[in-house]
Amino acid sequence: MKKKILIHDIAKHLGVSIATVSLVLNGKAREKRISDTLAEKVLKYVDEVGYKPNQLAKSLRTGKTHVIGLVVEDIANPFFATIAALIERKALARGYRILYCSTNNDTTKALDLLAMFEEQHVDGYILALPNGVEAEVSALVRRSKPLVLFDRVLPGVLTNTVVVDGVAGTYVATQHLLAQGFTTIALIITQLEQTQMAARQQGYAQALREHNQPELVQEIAFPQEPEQIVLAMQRFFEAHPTCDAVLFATNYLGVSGLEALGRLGRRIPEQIAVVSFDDNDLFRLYSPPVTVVAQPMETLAESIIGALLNELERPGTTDALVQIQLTPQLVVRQSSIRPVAL
Amino acid sequence: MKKKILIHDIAKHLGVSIATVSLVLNGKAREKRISDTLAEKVLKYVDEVGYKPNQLAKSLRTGKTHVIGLVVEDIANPFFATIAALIERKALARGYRILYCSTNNDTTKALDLLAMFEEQHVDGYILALPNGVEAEVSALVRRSKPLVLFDRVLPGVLTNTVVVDGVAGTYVATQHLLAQGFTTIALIITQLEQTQMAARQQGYAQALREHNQPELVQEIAFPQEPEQIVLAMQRFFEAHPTCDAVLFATNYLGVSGLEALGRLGRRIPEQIAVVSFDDNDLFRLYSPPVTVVAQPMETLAESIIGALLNELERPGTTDALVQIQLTPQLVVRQSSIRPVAL
DNA sequence: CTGAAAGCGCTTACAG
DNA sequence: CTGAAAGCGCTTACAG
Repeated sequence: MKKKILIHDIAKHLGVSIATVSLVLNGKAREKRISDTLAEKVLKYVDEVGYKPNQLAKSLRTGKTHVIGLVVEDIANPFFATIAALIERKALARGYRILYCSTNNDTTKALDLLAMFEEQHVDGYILALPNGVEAEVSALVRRSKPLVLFDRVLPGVLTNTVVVDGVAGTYVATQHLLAQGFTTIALIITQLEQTQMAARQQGYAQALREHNQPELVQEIAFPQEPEQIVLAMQRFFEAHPTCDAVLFATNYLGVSGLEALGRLGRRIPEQIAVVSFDDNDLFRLYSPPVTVVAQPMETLAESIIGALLNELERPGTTDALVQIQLTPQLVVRQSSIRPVAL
Repeated sequence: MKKKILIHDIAKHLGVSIATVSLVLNGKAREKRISDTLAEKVLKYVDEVGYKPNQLAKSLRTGKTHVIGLVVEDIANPFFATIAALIERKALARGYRILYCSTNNDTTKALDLLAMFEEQHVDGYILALPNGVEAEVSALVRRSKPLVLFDRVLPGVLTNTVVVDGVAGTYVATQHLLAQGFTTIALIITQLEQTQMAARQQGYAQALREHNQPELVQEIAFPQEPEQIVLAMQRFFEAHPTCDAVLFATNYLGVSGLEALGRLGRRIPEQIAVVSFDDNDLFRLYSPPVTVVAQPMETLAESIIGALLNELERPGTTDALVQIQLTPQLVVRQSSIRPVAL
């Protein structure tokens, strides 16, 4: 068990001062007029003995941890898992680590996580939060903490945001269903109080309004076992036998929806057409393949990390907010194509 | 913007010493014979002003960060995403945060991550690693770092492990296929050098050997685009038209396999029976539903975090290693049932 | 219980 | 460039 080597040991061995070693390691050799020869000697020896500065001490002194706090709704949700994987890779490439947590849409848990991240002195925040935490996030903004909200924003909180245009997404999807000739189009949605869901409802409502068609919206309460969600949907479809198309507002509703329709023995798209927000393996490989409103995952992740790094590495200036809205893409598959033979 | 409050401010305001405040906050009031009245006064005021000790300073002093480093193969893989979600929840409940990273099965990246975690002074490690990092992990073990390997272990590294019995998993699955009367059973697998994959191959080989059936194993190189994997499988199935059953050794191989069989127009299970390791929504809802070897996710997560906390909170004693092997469960669905009418 | 102090391992302004 | 020192914000042994 080798003893932990300290900056002091480096300095002593090389016969230079601690300050010299520290300055060289922090790239301030030139600035502080340390000769290149000496700087190289230091770097060479540091590399040789594998000296790594104690990050805790460094962080305590500088106030920087190079850790980013990532809050998602649920890391087991494919949308968030994919985004997390992409963000992690991009952050790591820029020298930042990710401390992550899931809120499971619980406001209390979200507040705890924000407090915890603060205690850990994360350098920046990437957040997909439930409502009810506006005051705390505003406080972070006020204190100029680097921060990006994604997926959904918070009413009244003015900060950096990266979202996907939910209105356009469901508008286009609903138009598509109408164009196919479906007449009774249901929207199954959850957490309407969240901005991304409100947007998805709006796009749906707008398209129907333009065609003078009535809305048929079923909201499903969120924190529930999948089985409960499936049962709720079974009840809904049984109560609405004339419904000939359905739009699921998010991936896990789509999955539960397919399960519910399967149990009821409804044939897709002959008896009911299906479209879901978010793409994944299941929708692509299902029989029939499911039409989806796909979010641009790569661009989303790139925009999020870009916006945050912009804040993290700004030279302390007052810069404009970054507010990005990306456009989702309708991927038409068989589940929403009206059969030719009626 | 409120000024950060320090332990010194608390002490001054209450007219007590810093030591008193610190001892009370660390639950050493009784031990240090501080009166309950005073202790309560301190706690009350601390709560009132919302004082939170600076964790960096605390960590620098105590050497404890209450952060656990979690290394997975890929957080976007449903198996790892699910495990991560469960571990995170259980760790948080015990006061630990999770710093996570994906290796994508890249040995160099894995080494970087281990170094990074060490720099961050994580208290403990939960690791699913690629091969080639045995020396570094052994070094951690030698230095008594709390550590648990899961999913796969490392040859020659003696430490805490939590794995699922891969031999039993594929043995039972293969037996099932044989019992159904399938004769040419292929195994599609990857990374045979990893212990969990080697075990899965073993179980398959053993079952076939007992029935004097030949093996038909196709290994797929891992770090590949999904599309490349699908194409490789298409080639395999075309090259082996007599193959009437296939066992996929892990979830993403199963997903790609369904895609490949779909493109080739092979009917399941009429033309080919399918079983995959790992369960997920896709396998459950696919037409036909796919038979799987399901890992006990909850128990797995519970065992992992339990083993680690056991190390983290032991009173510095020499305790026995924890080596847990859980049994997977064969969930028989339609994809592997031989059609009655031939 | 208090008070003063050392120490965790760094960074950095300062005088020379 | 060096050397001595302060300071980041804690914890804890020590003398009283």
